[in-house]
Amino acid sequence: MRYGENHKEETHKKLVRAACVVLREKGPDRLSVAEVMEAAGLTHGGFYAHFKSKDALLVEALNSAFAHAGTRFRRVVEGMPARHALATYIDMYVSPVHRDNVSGGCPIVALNSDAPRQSKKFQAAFQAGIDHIVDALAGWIAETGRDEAQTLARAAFSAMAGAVALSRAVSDKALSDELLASARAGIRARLGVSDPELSKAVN
Amino acid sequence: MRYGENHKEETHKKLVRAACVVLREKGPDRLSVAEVMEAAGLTHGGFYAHFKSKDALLVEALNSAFAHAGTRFRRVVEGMPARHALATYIDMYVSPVHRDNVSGGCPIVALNSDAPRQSKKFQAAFQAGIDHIVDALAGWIAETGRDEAQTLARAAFSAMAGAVALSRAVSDKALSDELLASARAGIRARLGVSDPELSKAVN
DNA sequence: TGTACATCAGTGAACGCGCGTTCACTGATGTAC
DNA sequence: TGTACATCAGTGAACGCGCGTTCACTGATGTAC
Repeated sequence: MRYGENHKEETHKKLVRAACVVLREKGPDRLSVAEVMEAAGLTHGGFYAHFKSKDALLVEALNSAFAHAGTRFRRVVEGMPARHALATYIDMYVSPVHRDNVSGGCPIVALNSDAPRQSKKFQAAFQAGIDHIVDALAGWIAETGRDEAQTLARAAFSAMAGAVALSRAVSDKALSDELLASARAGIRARLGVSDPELSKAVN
Repeated sequence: MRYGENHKEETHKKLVRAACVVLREKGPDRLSVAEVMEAAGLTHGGFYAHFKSKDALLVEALNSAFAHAGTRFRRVVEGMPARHALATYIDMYVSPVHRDNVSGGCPIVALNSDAPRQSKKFQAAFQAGIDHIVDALAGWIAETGRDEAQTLARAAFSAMAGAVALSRAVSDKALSDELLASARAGIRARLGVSDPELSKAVN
Protein backbone atom coordinates (compact mmCIF):
# COMPACT_ATOMS: atom_id res chain seq x y z
CA MET A 1 0.00 0.00 0.00
CA ARG A 2 0.91 3.54 -0.63
CA TYR A 3 0.61 4.69 2.99
CA GLY A 4 1.57 3.26 6.36
CA GLU A 5 -0.55 0.75 8.21
CA ASN A 6 -2.47 3.26 10.36
CA HIS A 7 -2.41 6.06 7.85
CA LYS A 8 -6.14 6.28 7.28
CA GLU A 9 -6.91 6.04 10.96
CA GLU A 10 -4.46 8.83 11.69
CA THR A 11 -5.92 11.04 8.98
CA HIS A 12 -9.35 10.42 10.49
CA LYS A 13 -8.11 11.51 13.91
CA LYS A 14 -6.43 14.56 12.41
CA LEU A 15 -9.75 15.57 10.81
CA VAL A 16 -11.69 15.11 14.05
CA ARG A 17 -9.07 17.07 15.94
CA ALA A 18 -9.22 19.95 13.46
CA ALA A 19 -13.02 19.87 13.50
CA CYS A 20 -13.36 19.91 17.27
CA VAL A 21 -11.44 23.20 17.37
CA VAL A 22 -13.35 24.82 14.49
CA LEU A 23 -16.64 23.52 15.93
CA ARG A 24 -16.22 25.51 19.13
CA GLU A 25 -14.95 28.61 17.33
CA LYS A 26 -17.45 28.84 14.50
CA GLY A 27 -20.32 26.63 15.60
CA PRO A 28 -21.79 23.64 13.74
CA ASP A 29 -23.44 25.63 10.95
CA ARG A 30 -20.43 27.74 10.00
CA LEU A 31 -17.98 24.86 10.12
CA SER A 32 -17.45 23.72 6.54
CA VAL A 33 -16.27 20.36 5.28
CA ALA A 34 -13.80 22.00 2.90
CA GLU A 35 -12.32 24.07 5.73
CA VAL A 36 -11.72 21.04 7.93
CA MET A 37 -10.13 19.10 5.06
CA GLU A 38 -7.89 22.03 4.22
CA ALA A 39 -6.87 22.38 7.88
CA ALA A 40 -5.66 18.78 7.67
CA GLY A 41 -3.79 19.47 4.42
CA LEU A 42 -6.19 17.53 2.20
CA THR A 43 -8.63 18.37 -0.58
CA HIS A 44 -12.35 18.31 0.13
CA GLY A 45 -13.13 15.43 -2.22
CA GLY A 46 -11.68 12.84 0.11
CA PHE A 47 -13.98 13.68 2.99
CA TYR A 48 -16.55 10.96 2.38
CA ALA A 49 -13.94 8.24 2.58
CA HIS A 50 -13.77 9.15 6.28
CA PHE A 51 -17.28 10.26 7.26
CA LYS A 52 -20.79 9.32 6.19
CA SER A 53 -21.86 12.96 6.32
CA LYS A 54 -20.98 16.36 7.75
CA ASP A 55 -23.23 15.55 10.70
CA ALA A 56 -21.23 12.41 11.46
CA LEU A 57 -18.10 14.57 11.66
CA LEU A 58 -19.87 17.06 13.93
CA VAL A 59 -20.90 14.31 16.33
CA GLU A 60 -17.39 12.83 16.45
CA ALA A 61 -15.91 16.30 16.88
CA LEU A 62 -18.27 17.09 19.74
CA ASN A 63 -17.41 13.84 21.52
CA SER A 64 -13.74 14.54 20.99
CA ALA A 65 -14.14 18.05 22.42
CA PHE A 66 -15.85 16.63 25.50
CA ALA A 67 -13.18 13.99 25.92
CA HIS A 68 -10.25 16.39 25.64
CA ALA A 69 -11.71 19.19 27.76
CA GLY A 70 -13.01 16.68 30.30
CA THR A 71 -9.72 14.85 30.57
CA ARG A 72 -7.84 18.10 31.09
CA PHE A 73 -10.19 19.21 33.87
CA ARG A 74 -10.37 15.82 35.56
CA ARG A 75 -6.64 15.25 35.54
CA VAL A 76 -6.09 18.20 37.87
CA VAL A 77 -8.50 17.02 40.57
CA GLU A 78 -7.47 13.37 40.33
CA GLY A 79 -7.00 11.79 43.73
CA MET A 80 -8.24 14.81 45.68
CA PRO A 81 -10.74 14.35 48.50
CA ALA A 82 -14.28 15.24 47.44
CA ARG A 83 -14.45 18.72 48.92
CA HIS A 84 -11.09 19.70 47.43
CA ALA A 85 -11.99 18.24 44.07
CA LEU A 86 -15.30 20.08 44.03
CA ALA A 87 -13.81 23.44 44.95
CA THR A 88 -10.92 23.05 42.54
CA TYR A 89 -13.13 21.94 39.66
CA ILE A 90 -15.38 24.99 40.16
CA ASP A 91 -12.39 27.32 40.34
CA MET A 92 -10.95 25.89 37.14
CA TYR A 93 -14.19 25.87 35.21
CA VAL A 94 -15.31 29.34 36.27
CA SER A 95 -11.99 31.00 35.46
CA PRO A 96 -10.53 33.63 33.12
CA VAL A 97 -8.37 30.89 31.57
CA HIS A 98 -11.45 28.91 30.56
CA ARG A 99 -13.23 32.07 29.42
CA ASP A 100 -10.34 32.94 27.11
CA ASN A 101 -10.02 29.41 25.72
CA VAL A 102 -13.09 29.08 23.51
CA SER A 103 -11.57 26.64 21.02
CA GLY A 104 -10.23 24.35 23.74
CA GLY A 105 -12.85 24.88 26.43
CA CYS A 106 -16.06 23.17 27.40
CA PRO A 107 -18.36 22.61 24.40
CA ILE A 108 -21.41 23.20 26.58
CA VAL A 109 -20.43 26.84 26.97
CA ALA A 110 -19.39 27.25 23.35
CA LEU A 111 -22.39 25.50 21.77
CA ASN A 112 -25.13 26.17 24.27
CA SER A 113 -27.70 27.66 21.94
CA ASP A 114 -26.60 25.73 18.86
CA ALA A 115 -27.22 22.26 20.24
CA PRO A 116 -31.05 22.33 20.20
CA ARG A 117 -31.00 23.08 16.46
CA GLN A 118 -28.73 20.20 15.51
CA SER A 119 -29.44 16.56 14.67
CA LYS A 120 -30.80 14.07 17.18
CA LYS A 121 -27.41 12.38 17.35
CA PHE A 122 -25.66 15.66 18.02
CA GLN A 123 -28.15 16.50 20.76
CA ALA A 124 -27.71 13.08 22.30
CA ALA A 125 -23.93 13.55 22.42
CA PHE A 126 -24.43 17.00 23.93
CA GLN A 127 -26.73 15.59 26.62
CA ALA A 128 -24.28 12.81 27.37
CA GLY A 129 -21.53 15.40 27.84
CA ILE A 130 -23.67 17.37 30.27
CA ASP A 131 -24.63 14.25 32.21
CA HIS A 132 -21.01 13.22 32.47
CA ILE A 133 -19.97 16.47 34.15
CA VAL A 134 -23.08 16.62 36.34
CA ASP A 135 -22.45 13.04 37.51
CA ALA A 136 -18.91 13.90 38.49
CA LEU A 137 -20.08 16.93 40.47
CA ALA A 138 -22.93 14.96 42.03
CA GLY A 139 -20.51 12.27 43.15
CA TRP A 140 -18.37 14.77 45.02
CA ILE A 141 -21.40 16.55 46.45
CA ALA A 142 -22.84 13.27 47.70
CA GLU A 143 -19.52 12.52 49.40
CA THR A 144 -19.85 15.74 51.37
CA GLY A 145 -23.00 14.27 52.86
CA ARG A 146 -25.65 16.36 51.16
CA ASP A 147 -29.01 15.14 49.89
CA GLU A 148 -30.35 15.72 46.39
CA ALA A 149 -26.82 15.69 45.06
CA GLN A 150 -27.91 15.22 41.46
CA THR A 151 -30.32 18.16 41.47
CA LEU A 152 -27.85 20.32 43.34
CA ALA A 153 -25.13 19.38 40.86
CA ARG A 154 -27.32 20.25 37.91
CA ALA A 155 -28.18 23.67 39.34
CA ALA A 156 -24.57 24.35 40.29
CA PHE A 157 -23.34 23.35 36.87
CA SER A 158 -25.89 25.56 35.14
CA ALA A 159 -24.53 28.48 37.14
CA MET A 160 -20.96 27.53 36.20
CA ALA A 161 -21.69 27.30 32.49
CA GLY A 162 -23.81 30.45 32.58
CA ALA A 163 -21.04 32.38 34.31
CA VAL A 164 -18.40 31.43 31.73
CA ALA A 165 -20.81 32.12 28.87
CA LEU A 166 -21.74 35.57 30.15
CA SER A 167 -18.14 36.40 31.07
CA ARG A 168 -17.28 35.94 27.39
CA ALA A 169 -19.87 38.56 26.48
CA VAL A 170 -18.47 41.17 28.89
CA SER A 171 -15.87 43.16 26.96
CA ASP A 172 -14.19 44.79 29.97
CA LYS A 173 -11.70 42.19 31.29
CA ALA A 174 -11.69 43.54 34.85
CA LEU A 175 -15.50 43.44 35.09
CA SER A 176 -15.48 40.00 33.50
CA ASP A 177 -12.95 38.76 36.07
CA GLU A 178 -15.10 40.16 38.86
CA LEU A 179 -18.17 38.40 37.50
CA LEU A 180 -16.30 35.10 37.47
CA ALA A 181 -14.99 35.60 41.01
CA SER A 182 -18.45 36.48 42.28
CA ALA A 183 -19.99 33.47 40.52
CA ARG A 184 -17.33 31.15 41.96
CA ALA A 185 -17.99 32.46 45.46
CA GLY A 186 -21.75 32.03 45.06
CA ILE A 187 -21.53 28.49 43.72
CA ARG A 188 -18.99 27.34 46.30
CA ALA A 189 -21.08 28.81 49.11
CA ARG A 190 -24.16 27.04 47.78
CA LEU A 191 -22.30 23.72 47.81
CA GLY A 192 -20.74 24.28 51.21
CA VAL A 193 -17.14 24.43 49.99
CA SER A 194 -16.39 28.11 50.66
CA ASP A 195 -13.28 27.49 52.75
CA PRO A 196 -10.41 29.24 50.91
CA GLU A 197 -8.06 26.43 51.89
CA LEU A 198 -9.96 24.15 49.55
CA SER A 199 -8.68 26.17 46.59
CA LYS A 200 -5.76 24.90 44.67
CA ALA A 201 -4.12 27.74 42.78
CA VAL A 202 -4.72 26.80 39.16
CA ASN A 203 -4.89 30.13 37.36
CA MET B 1 -51.22 55.96 -3.12
CA ARG B 2 -52.15 52.37 -3.36
CA TYR B 3 -51.82 51.61 0.36
CA GLY B 4 -52.78 53.42 3.55
CA GLU B 5 -50.66 56.13 5.09
CA ASN B 6 -48.72 53.92 7.48
CA HIS B 7 -48.78 50.84 5.31
CA LYS B 8 -45.02 50.55 4.76
CA GLU B 9 -44.27 51.22 8.39
CA GLU B 10 -46.71 48.53 9.42
CA THR B 11 -45.25 46.04 6.97
CA HIS B 12 -41.82 46.82 8.41
CA LYS B 13 -43.07 46.12 11.91
CA LYS B 14 -44.73 42.93 10.76
CA LEU B 15 -41.43 41.74 9.30
CA VAL B 16 -39.49 42.56 12.46
CA ARG B 17 -42.10 40.80 14.55
CA ALA B 18 -41.95 37.68 12.41
CA ALA B 19 -38.15 37.77 12.45
CA CYS B 20 -37.84 38.14 16.21
CA VAL B 21 -39.74 34.88 16.65
CA VAL B 22 -37.81 32.96 13.98
CA LEU B 23 -34.54 34.41 15.29
CA ARG B 24 -34.98 32.79 18.69
CA GLU B 25 -36.23 29.51 17.23
CA LYS B 26 -33.71 28.98 14.45
CA GLY B 27 -30.86 31.31 15.32
CA PRO B 28 -29.36 34.04 13.15
CA ASP B 29 -27.71 31.77 10.60
CA ARG B 30 -30.72 29.57 9.89
CA LEU B 31 -33.17 32.43 9.66
CA SER B 32 -33.66 33.17 5.97
CA VAL B 33 -34.85 36.37 4.35
CA ALA B 34 -37.31 34.47 2.16
CA GLU B 35 -38.79 32.72 5.20
CA VAL B 36 -39.43 35.98 7.04
CA MET B 37 -41.01 37.59 3.98
CA GLU B 38 -43.23 34.56 3.48
CA ALA B 39 -44.27 34.63 7.13
CA ALA B 40 -45.48 38.20 6.53
CA GLY B 41 -47.33 37.12 3.37
CA LEU B 42 -44.91 38.79 0.94
CA THR B 43 -42.45 37.67 -1.72
CA HIS B 44 -38.76 37.81 -1.01
CA GLY B 45 -37.98 40.44 -3.66
CA GLY B 46 -39.42 43.27 -1.63
CA PHE B 47 -37.14 42.74 1.32
CA TYR B 48 -34.58 45.38 0.44
CA ALA B 49 -37.19 48.11 0.33
CA HIS B 50 -37.38 47.60 4.10
CA PHE B 51 -33.87 46.63 5.21
CA LYS B 52 -30.37 47.45 4.08
CA SER B 53 -29.29 43.85 4.59
CA LYS B 54 -30.16 40.63 6.39
CA ASP B 55 -27.92 41.76 9.23
CA ALA B 56 -29.94 44.96 9.63
CA LEU B 57 -33.07 42.84 10.06
CA LEU B 58 -31.31 40.61 12.60
CA VAL B 59 -30.29 43.62 14.69
CA GLU B 60 -33.81 45.09 14.61
CA ALA B 61 -35.28 41.70 15.42
CA LEU B 62 -32.93 41.23 18.35
CA ASN B 63 -33.79 44.65 19.77
CA SER B 64 -37.46 43.89 19.30
CA ALA B 65 -37.08 40.57 21.11
CA PHE B 66 -35.37 42.31 24.02
CA ALA B 67 -38.04 44.99 24.12
CA HIS B 68 -40.96 42.58 24.11
CA ALA B 69 -39.53 40.03 26.53
CA GLY B 70 -38.22 42.81 28.77
CA THR B 71 -41.53 44.66 28.84
CA ARG B 72 -43.40 41.50 29.69
CA PHE B 73 -41.07 40.69 32.59
CA ARG B 74 -40.90 44.25 33.90
CA ARG B 75 -44.63 44.82 33.79
CA VAL B 76 -45.18 42.14 36.45
CA VAL B 77 -42.79 43.60 38.98
CA GLU B 78 -43.81 47.22 38.34
CA GLY B 79 -44.32 49.18 41.55
CA MET B 80 -43.10 46.38 43.81
CA PRO B 81 -40.59 47.15 46.54
CA ALA B 82 -37.05 46.15 45.63
CA ARG B 83 -36.89 42.85 47.51
CA HIS B 84 -40.22 41.70 46.12
CA ALA B 85 -39.33 42.79 42.61
CA LEU B 86 -36.01 40.96 42.80
CA ALA B 87 -37.52 37.72 44.09
CA THR B 88 -40.39 37.83 41.62
CA TYR B 89 -38.16 38.62 38.67
CA ILE B 90 -35.92 35.67 39.51
CA ASP B 91 -38.92 33.36 39.93
CA MET B 92 -40.35 34.42 36.57
CA TYR B 93 -37.09 34.22 34.69
CA VAL B 94 -35.97 30.89 36.14
CA SER B 95 -39.29 29.15 35.49
CA PRO B 96 -40.74 26.27 33.46
CA VAL B 97 -42.88 28.83 31.58
CA HIS B 98 -39.80 30.67 30.40
CA ARG B 99 -38.01 27.42 29.63
CA ASP B 100 -40.89 26.30 27.42
CA ASN B 101 -41.20 29.65 25.65
CA VAL B 102 -38.13 29.73 23.41
CA SER B 103 -39.62 31.87 20.67
CA GLY B 104 -40.99 34.47 23.11
CA GLY B 105 -38.38 34.22 25.85
CA CYS B 106 -35.18 36.04 26.63
CA PRO B 107 -32.86 36.26 23.61
CA ILE B 108 -29.82 35.91 25.85
CA VAL B 109 -30.80 32.34 26.64
CA ALA B 110 -31.83 31.54 23.07
CA LEU B 111 -28.81 33.09 21.33
CA ASN B 112 -26.10 32.71 23.91
CA SER B 113 -23.50 30.98 21.78
CA ASP B 114 -24.59 32.55 18.49
CA ALA B 115 -23.96 36.15 19.48
CA PRO B 116 -20.14 36.09 19.46
CA ARG B 117 -20.18 34.92 15.82
CA GLN B 118 -22.44 37.67 14.53
CA SER B 119 -21.72 41.21 13.30
CA LYS B 120 -20.39 43.97 15.55
CA LYS B 121 -23.79 45.67 15.50
CA PHE B 122 -25.53 42.47 16.54
CA GLN B 123 -23.04 41.93 19.35
CA ALA B 124 -23.50 45.52 20.51
CA ALA B 125 -27.28 45.05 20.65
CA PHE B 126 -26.76 41.79 22.54
CA GLN B 127 -24.49 43.48 25.08
CA ALA B 128 -26.95 46.33 25.49
CA GLY B 129 -29.70 43.83 26.24
CA ILE B 130 -27.57 42.13 28.88
CA ASP B 131 -26.62 45.44 30.46
CA HIS B 132 -30.25 46.49 30.58
CA ILE B 133 -31.30 43.46 32.61
CA VAL B 134 -28.20 43.54 34.81
CA ASP B 135 -28.83 47.22 35.58
CA ALA B 136 -32.39 46.48 36.65
CA LEU B 137 -31.22 43.69 38.94
CA ALA B 138 -28.37 45.82 40.29
CA GLY B 139 -30.81 48.63 41.10
CA TRP B 140 -32.94 46.35 43.21
CA ILE B 141 -29.92 44.73 44.83
CA ALA B 142 -28.49 48.13 45.72
CA GLU B 143 -31.82 49.07 47.31
CA THR B 144 -31.52 46.09 49.61
CA GLY B 145 -28.37 47.72 50.96
CA ARG B 146 -25.69 45.45 49.50
CA ASP B 147 -22.32 46.53 48.14
CA GLU B 148 -20.98 45.57 44.74
CA ALA B 149 -24.52 45.43 43.40
CA GLN B 150 -23.40 45.49 39.75
CA THR B 151 -20.99 42.58 40.12
CA LEU B 152 -23.47 40.63 42.21
CA ALA B 153 -26.17 41.30 39.63
CA ARG B 154 -23.97 40.09 36.79
CA ALA B 155 -23.11 36.87 38.61
CA ALA B 156 -26.74 36.30 39.62
CA PHE B 157 -27.95 36.90 36.09
CA SER B 158 -25.37 34.52 34.64
CA ALA B 159 -26.75 31.85 36.95
CA MET B 160 -30.31 32.68 35.89
CA ALA B 161 -29.56 32.50 32.18
CA GLY B 162 -27.46 29.38 32.63
CA ALA B 163 -30.23 27.66 34.55
CA VAL B 164 -32.86 28.30 31.86
CA ALA B 165 -30.43 27.32 29.10
CA LEU B 166 -29.51 24.03 30.78
CA SER B 167 -33.11 23.30 31.76
CA ARG B 168 -33.93 23.35 28.04
CA ALA B 169 -31.36 20.64 27.46
CA VAL B 170 -32.76 18.32 30.13
CA SER B 171 -35.34 16.13 28.43
CA ASP B 172 -37.05 14.85 31.59
CA LYS B 173 -39.55 17.56 32.61
CA ALA B 174 -39.56 16.62 36.28
CA LEU B 175 -35.76 16.76 36.52
CA SER B 176 -35.77 19.99 34.57
CA ASP B 177 -38.32 21.51 36.98
CA GLU B 178 -36.17 20.43 39.90
CA LEU B 179 -33.11 22.02 38.38
CA LEU B 180 -34.98 25.31 37.97
CA ALA B 181 -36.32 25.20 41.54
CA SER B 182 -32.86 24.46 42.91
CA ALA B 183 -31.33 27.26 40.84
CA ARG B 184 -33.99 29.72 41.99
CA ALA B 185 -33.34 28.83 45.62
CA GLY B 186 -29.58 29.20 45.20
CA ILE B 187 -29.79 32.57 43.46
CA ARG B 188 -32.34 34.00 45.89
CA ALA B 189 -30.26 32.85 48.84
CA ARG B 190 -27.18 34.46 47.35
CA LEU B 191 -29.06 37.77 47.01
CA GLY B 192 -30.63 37.59 50.44
CA VAL B 193 -34.22 37.29 49.24
CA SER B 194 -34.96 33.72 50.30
CA ASP B 195 -38.08 34.57 52.29
CA PRO B 196 -40.93 32.59 50.64
CA GLU B 197 -43.30 35.50 51.27
CA LEU B 198 -41.39 37.51 48.70
CA SER B 199 -42.64 35.15 45.98
CA LYS B 200 -45.55 36.16 43.91
CA ALA B 201 -47.15 33.12 42.30
CA VAL B 202 -46.57 33.70 38.61
CA ASN B 203 -46.41 30.24 37.14
C1' DT C 1 -64.51 66.46 -16.09
C1' DG C 2 -61.00 64.01 -18.43
C1' DT C 3 -56.36 62.84 -19.82
C1' DA C 4 -51.29 62.17 -19.06
C1' DC C 5 -47.90 61.47 -15.94
C1' DA C 6 -45.48 60.51 -11.29
C1' DT C 7 -45.21 57.61 -7.27
C1' DC C 8 -43.81 53.55 -4.94
C1' DA C 9 -44.84 48.99 -2.25
C1' DG C 10 -44.61 44.82 -3.88
C1' DT C 11 -43.49 41.08 -7.72
C1' DG C 12 -40.82 37.49 -9.67
C1' DA C 13 -36.97 36.23 -12.45
C1' DA C 14 -32.19 36.26 -12.30
C1' DC C 15 -27.31 36.79 -10.39
C1' DG C 16 -23.19 34.87 -8.10
C1' DC C 17 -21.62 32.28 -4.37
C1' DG C 18 -20.58 28.70 -1.04
C1' DC C 19 -22.07 24.63 0.52
C1' DG C 20 -22.64 19.28 1.04
C1' DT C 21 -22.13 15.60 -1.78
C1' DT C 22 -20.74 12.53 -5.82
C1' DC C 23 -17.66 10.36 -8.92
C1' DA C 24 -14.28 9.12 -12.47
C1' DC C 25 -9.66 9.20 -12.02
C1' DT C 26 -4.53 9.00 -10.16
C1' DG C 27 -0.54 6.80 -8.72
C1' DA C 28 2.20 4.48 -5.40
C1' DT C 29 2.32 0.11 -3.48
C1' DG C 30 1.33 -4.96 -2.67
C1' DT C 31 0.22 -9.49 -4.66
C1' DA C 32 -0.21 -13.37 -8.12
C1' DC C 33 2.00 -16.10 -11.26
C1' DT D 1 13.22 -11.88 -11.66
C1' DG D 2 9.72 -9.71 -14.25
C1' DT D 3 5.10 -8.66 -15.76
C1' DA D 4 0.07 -7.87 -15.06
C1' DC D 5 -3.29 -6.81 -12.06
C1' DA D 6 -5.70 -5.32 -7.56
C1' DT D 7 -5.94 -2.01 -3.90
C1' DC D 8 -7.31 2.30 -2.05
C1' DA D 9 -6.30 7.10 0.15
C1' DG D 10 -6.51 11.06 -1.95
C1' DT D 11 -7.59 14.37 -6.18
C1' DG D 12 -10.23 17.73 -8.52
C1' DA D 13 -14.07 18.65 -11.43
C1' DA D 14 -18.85 18.66 -11.30
C1' DC D 15 -23.72 18.35 -9.37
C1' DG D 16 -27.85 20.50 -7.28
C1' DC D 17 -29.43 23.49 -3.88
C1' DG D 18 -30.50 27.41 -1.00
C1' DC D 19 -28.98 31.60 0.11
C1' DG D 20 -28.46 37.01 0.04
C1' DT D 21 -28.96 40.35 -3.17
C1' DT D 22 -30.33 42.97 -7.52
C1' DC D 23 -33.39 44.77 -10.85
C1' DA D 24 -36.78 45.60 -14.52
C1' DC D 25 -41.38 45.57 -14.09
C1' DT D 26 -46.52 45.96 -12.30
C1' DG D 27 -50.55 48.27 -11.12
C1' DA D 28 -53.32 50.95 -8.06
C1' DT D 29 -53.49 55.48 -6.65
C1' DG D 30 -52.54 60.61 -6.40
C1' DT D 31 -51.48 64.92 -8.89
C1' DA D 32 -51.12 68.43 -12.75
C1' DC D 33 -53.38 70.80 -16.16
